[in-house]
Amino acid sequence: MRRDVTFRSVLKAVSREAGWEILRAVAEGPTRFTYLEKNARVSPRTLSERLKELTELGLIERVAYPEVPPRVEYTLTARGRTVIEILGALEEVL
Amino acid sequence: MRRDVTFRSVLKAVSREAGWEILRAVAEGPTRFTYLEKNARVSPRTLSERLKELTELGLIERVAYPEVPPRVEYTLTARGRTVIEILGALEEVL
DNA sequence: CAGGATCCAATTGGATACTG
DNA sequence: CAGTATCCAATTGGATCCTG
Repeated sequence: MRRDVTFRSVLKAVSREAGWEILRAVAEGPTRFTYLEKNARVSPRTLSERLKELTELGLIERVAYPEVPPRVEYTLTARGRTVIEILGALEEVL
Repeated sequence: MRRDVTFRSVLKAVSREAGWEILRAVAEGPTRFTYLEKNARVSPRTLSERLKELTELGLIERVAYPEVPPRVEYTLTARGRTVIEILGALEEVL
């Protein structure tokens, strides 16, 4: 279920709880759920929701490895990189 | 009562209901309450809140003229112009 | 004209416990 | 490990009516 990738929806997602932190963490390299849970100080409920949102918006990508125990990594997409760069520029000047 | 002007709070304000529309309308030139109420399709309650928020964030400025009937105009600040330009660039590429 | 006050419905997110 | 389910409190915004 792909959601409409509008300017507004991207802004909303990023400005929500832990949205920006998660995006930036993933931009550093493949990132896992548990790492984010600790590092972004966010409840699993919200983290899960945010990851799904950012994925549906095409800013990050979910890759699951068929291992035991399960391993899932999130990586930045090209679109995500664009968003990071532009919003990062805004963050700089504010 | 000045609120902390952080990257996050600016993103939030702009991504909220009618936030971006209001900012862009004001960027066109001095803008009045009633004009925005009709043009941004927003309830007076939300419009009032958003204007206060954008003002406290230093993105727009409120100028009241001591006339009867009262006239109030909102104009863009330099900071507001910066935000418009950067976010506008993001809107372009999405 | 430019809002403020009130009431209400929907959305959002924390805490916690549980599962494939 | 990577989430999901549930319950609950706070936030947000529409509709409507009122006022300096």
